[in-house]
Amino acid sequence: MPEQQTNLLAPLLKKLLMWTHLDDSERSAVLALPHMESSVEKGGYIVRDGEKPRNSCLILSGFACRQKLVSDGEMQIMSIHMRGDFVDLQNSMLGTADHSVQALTQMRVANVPIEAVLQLCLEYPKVGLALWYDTLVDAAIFREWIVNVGRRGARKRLAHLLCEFAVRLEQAGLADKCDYVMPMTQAQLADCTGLTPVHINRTLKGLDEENLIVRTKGSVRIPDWHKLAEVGDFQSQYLQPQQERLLNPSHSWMLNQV
Amino acid sequence: MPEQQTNLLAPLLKKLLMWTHLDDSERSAVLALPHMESSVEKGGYIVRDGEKPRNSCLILSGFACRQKLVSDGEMQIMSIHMRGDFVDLQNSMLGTADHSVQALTQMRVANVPIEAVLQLCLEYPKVGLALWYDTLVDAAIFREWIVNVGRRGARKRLAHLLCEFAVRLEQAGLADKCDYVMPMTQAQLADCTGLTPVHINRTLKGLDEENLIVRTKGSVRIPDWHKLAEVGDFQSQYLQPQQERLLNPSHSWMLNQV
DNA sequence: CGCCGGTTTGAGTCCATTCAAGAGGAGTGG
DNA sequence: CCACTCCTCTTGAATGGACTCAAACCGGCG
Repeated sequence: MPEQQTNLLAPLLKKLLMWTHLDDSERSAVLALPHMESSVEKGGYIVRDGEKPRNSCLILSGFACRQKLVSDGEMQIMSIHMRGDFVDLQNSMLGTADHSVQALTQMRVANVPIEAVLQLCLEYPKVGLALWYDTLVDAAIFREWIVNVGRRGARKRLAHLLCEFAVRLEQAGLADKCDYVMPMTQAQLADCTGLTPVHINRTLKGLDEENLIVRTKGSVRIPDWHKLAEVGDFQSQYLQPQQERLLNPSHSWMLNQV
Repeated sequence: MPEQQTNLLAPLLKKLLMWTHLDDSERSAVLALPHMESSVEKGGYIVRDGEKPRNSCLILSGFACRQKLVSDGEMQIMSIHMRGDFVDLQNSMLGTADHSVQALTQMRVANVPIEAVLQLCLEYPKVGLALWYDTLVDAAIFREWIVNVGRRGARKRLAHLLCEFAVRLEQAGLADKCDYVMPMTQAQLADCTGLTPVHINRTLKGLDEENLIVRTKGSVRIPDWHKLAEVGDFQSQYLQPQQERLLNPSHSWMLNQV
């Protein structure tokens, strides 16, 4: 396999190494996954609700979201994804997609056949644990979003969402936590928060007037992180869990492996 | 290990076998997991937000919920769990709990040390996949709840929730889909749906008056399943995924295992 | 220039909330 | 056995936050 292709999967390995330690053979097994690069235009679908995806898709650049339509045609966005996210592991593992994954911007992605992923997990169980772990972090984000749309008013809801973006963008090495380019329109923010575009607009304006954010041409600046986090009731731990049991290879239960 | 204790984990094995095929050695490895039975009184906590749980907990009887409190003291419930659910695999895998798990009723549970679960996953990767799969189904439910609280009005929201209970209770062999005992108070239903207890009460009354449900002393009867599912925009697939790649051991990629 | 997608603003409406009070049951203690 | 408390459920009236409908604005682009 050409060197160039191997490098494509580097963001995936990097993310897995955030969750656990992997030895050389495990690392190269990850990088050796078969994959095919492709690009998706803005608004295009990576998977559609109801399909049976055969690939899982690593995001190399651009942004995507998980979304679902309800009977009256309204949309709910359930999560946002960016470089390094192995999006759609969820759908492809489950067999039939229960939601769509759509490109918010022009994207480059690497498609990995799901069979190869499963094979990898069987041969290298620790890699399997790391991938599992990755989907558990996704689940933690889902839970946080349930709380957000369920029990916070528009102001807090939006503040929380802006904080989550900030931390995740910084985590992915794509932006400064306190100054980033918003990859979404106000209508899409509305679909994230369960509000209407009009009300997002007014709420955004309110946050701006309070100096909690400064909006300038598609980007958001956060003058006082602590204040916005306070308003949004935002704690970042759920995005950056530290699992010492997985991370630290010196623990006894892990020593008697291999 | 005494025969009686081995049987305690049977509901877990049963659930895993819904997701995938396991051979004899894998099955007995699951049943051989160390565990300790205990009971939790109504309102008691299995894990509290912020703790570092050392066990994962299999529900033997009774009901529990995942919940989180927001800054103003309001609660959001994120999921309901029942017999056979290996609840808190989420929290214990992630190291530090990002939410609480609370007993809705008196419960009997079997506690399994998380280290033993990890060990099992490393020795029997297919069991690891099955457990992973189980948490992915949980994640699918989370996504559905985001849509529910985000984009459906009170009537649809409640109808959807009642449908989900119905299917899951039947799936767990605990009740008839169209006639079951509601394990929650109206205040707790409110915390599931992001509404107020008062409005749950009125909405419930409305569903009753429309003959979509019949309420009788703590239990719910559904005269016309199809109608209620229609109102609640409810599709049950997300609860009963069929993963032929995992289920069917005859597929080529699985044959060259072992 | 004129179109188009996205943003902004206003006015009126409605769904769900808040506040408040009463009714029904289960459990406890005198 | 009744009085008492506690919890849940129920109902009414008033309030309010978010929605709907509608129009205007703005920058980018063919």
